[in-house]
Amino acid sequence: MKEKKNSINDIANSLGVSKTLVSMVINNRGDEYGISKITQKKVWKKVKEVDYKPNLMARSLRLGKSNTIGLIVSDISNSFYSKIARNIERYAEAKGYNLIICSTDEDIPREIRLINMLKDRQVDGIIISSSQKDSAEFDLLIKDKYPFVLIDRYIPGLETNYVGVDNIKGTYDALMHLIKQGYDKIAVFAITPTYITPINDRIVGYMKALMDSGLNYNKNLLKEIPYNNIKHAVKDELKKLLLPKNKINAIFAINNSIAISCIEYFNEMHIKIPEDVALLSFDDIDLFKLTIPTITSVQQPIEEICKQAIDILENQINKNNSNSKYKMQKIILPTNLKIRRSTIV
Amino acid sequence: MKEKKNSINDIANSLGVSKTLVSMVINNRGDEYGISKITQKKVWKKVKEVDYKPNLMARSLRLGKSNTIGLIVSDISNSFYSKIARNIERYAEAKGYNLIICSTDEDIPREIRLINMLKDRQVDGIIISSSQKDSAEFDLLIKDKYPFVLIDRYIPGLETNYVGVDNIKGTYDALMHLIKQGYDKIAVFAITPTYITPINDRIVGYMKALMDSGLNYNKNLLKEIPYNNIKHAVKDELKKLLLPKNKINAIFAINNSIAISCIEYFNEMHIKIPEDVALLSFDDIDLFKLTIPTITSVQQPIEEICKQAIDILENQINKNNSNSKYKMQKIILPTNLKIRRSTIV
DNA sequence: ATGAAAGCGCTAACAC
DNA sequence: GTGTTAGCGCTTTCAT
Repeated sequence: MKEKKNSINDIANSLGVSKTLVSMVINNRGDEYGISKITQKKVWKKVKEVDYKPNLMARSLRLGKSNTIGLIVSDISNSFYSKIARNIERYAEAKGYNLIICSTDEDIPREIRLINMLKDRQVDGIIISSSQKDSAEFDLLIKDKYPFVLIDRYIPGLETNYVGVDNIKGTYDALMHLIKQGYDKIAVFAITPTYITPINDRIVGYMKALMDSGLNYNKNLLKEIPYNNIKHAVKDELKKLLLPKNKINAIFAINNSIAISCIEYFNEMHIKIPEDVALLSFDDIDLFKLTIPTITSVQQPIEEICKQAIDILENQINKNNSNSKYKMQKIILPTNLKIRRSTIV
Repeated sequence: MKEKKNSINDIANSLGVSKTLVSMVINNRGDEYGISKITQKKVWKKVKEVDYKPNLMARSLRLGKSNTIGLIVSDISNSFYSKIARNIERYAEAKGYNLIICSTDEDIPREIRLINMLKDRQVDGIIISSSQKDSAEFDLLIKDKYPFVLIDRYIPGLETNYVGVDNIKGTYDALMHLIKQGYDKIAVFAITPTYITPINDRIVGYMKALMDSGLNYNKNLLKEIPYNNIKHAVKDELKKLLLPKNKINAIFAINNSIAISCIEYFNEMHIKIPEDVALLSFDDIDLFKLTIPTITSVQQPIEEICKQAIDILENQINKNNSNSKYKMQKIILPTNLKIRRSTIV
């Protein structure tokens, strides 16, 4: 059997004082409550002696606060989200929170189960990059005044806390760069479901750039790749798209996973970047600095996203306790275009 | 204020039954306790109606089991560990556990704090890739009969649950491949602290392969790179090492981070792999399939490591409750050499 | 300067 | 078939 840990009661009994007193002391409120210095010393001595550790579970139950927050993303093993996780962990820790991390695999029912699981576990708040299509689940959270903040992806029509980047402008600028380099037949590889807002916004940015440049948008140049079969779908589409008659001279990969599959295919087929076709991606990952050639991409300010998300969440959590107004915050951060060899003639 | 959630008491009162009964029913033990079907129906109806969710915090406190496990690694944003995390999450979930993930940054005091934090939070068990040098902290866990399993890294002299790979043989085989390809002046880039067991074992495997092949080991060919400054240190060492007079024809990178920095340097300096110098790495990551040339590496069976770790941990947790003997398990899995272009003449 | 008692929400032993 | 009671470990109000 696991050794029974000593509780505040054991300390109190072995010292012949009340557990109230012990509680006061170990929470550093001895002076506040006027416990004599000498008694405080006695308590601390015993605490060290038996290596007493308060049971945070019990404390949480009593206080109605778990000092834990939940993070939900589509896949923690994706480079982008693991960087997000690391930064959220860092900022959360600074504020005394621990992190429960969950991956949804873009599965909506699963995401809903995870949200409920986190609530059942009494996490103090949730940070989520949601795959959901509508706001139903979040409306419930809002009704319950449950603290949460969306990151990366937002839900159309839902007024709530959100931290993300300007995907339209980020994409627009990147495409303008591409066009300025002389590329005029640019295909885009999006990912389904396209109702995911950043994906949709990137498509919008793409179209906008084409139009403003007098290139006409051709819907045959927009390929939708299913999330669960990226690798094969990308290759199939590329094979068809890159036939000489199509004269495609650049590809915009809407996220890092798509770009990776493109690179894989280009390598296999000995297709030269950017001579045969240029490549531009969203989401800057380490890999893009290591391939030959290096890959131009739109970088998101991950640190800043995480910092803001935690700040907002913490405010929300504390505001709840102080009964003041539940005010939503939307933060849209700028992206940063990293121009590398894959788009330079 | 956050809405007060309704508790088992509210259900009981509004139905005019005892909370015991409600508890029995919602735990699906109504039949077992002989609660009439009709009462059970009544309870379930009410539960749906008010959307009652049991407070897992309270349940955990009562049951002395949190259904949470902790995962400690050096850095969750490292590709290798994020893959580990994803797989641990998957297998843990299948057994009803959630995951609290922590990164240590190879900081030992920090790691100790994290272990204690997890204990305080009453996690049921810990899975850890430890940076610790000695067994002191783990001796304490063992004394407390606290379930834990080491993965990836073990602590010399500590008899405990462990799941990892045969680093010596994995490296030995990889080096033999390299030597068979004709490379005879092979430098190794290790990482400090070298007391980390897999690193040390890989060095051993390297030396063994050299000796068995009649190549003499030269300690100038072993470079130690500090964990917190990999990029610069690798470049500095490479610059010196690759001078023509040294005649180095192959580099063994002891983990993926080192390999990444090597590739970066090679690209910058237009050094050709494998013509100018061959490159072999430990830890297969996606990136190695995408670079030009592709990189040969020693692959660890991540899925299997995670599955075994969870199985052992779960056994340990349950064994504790059943008072039977605390038996340790050591699992050493084979690696898989992925031969790619970076080592083929 | 300290303690008694109540209660957070839940489960389980034991009644009836 | 169902209810009473005790208690998991903690904090807090109210006494003294």
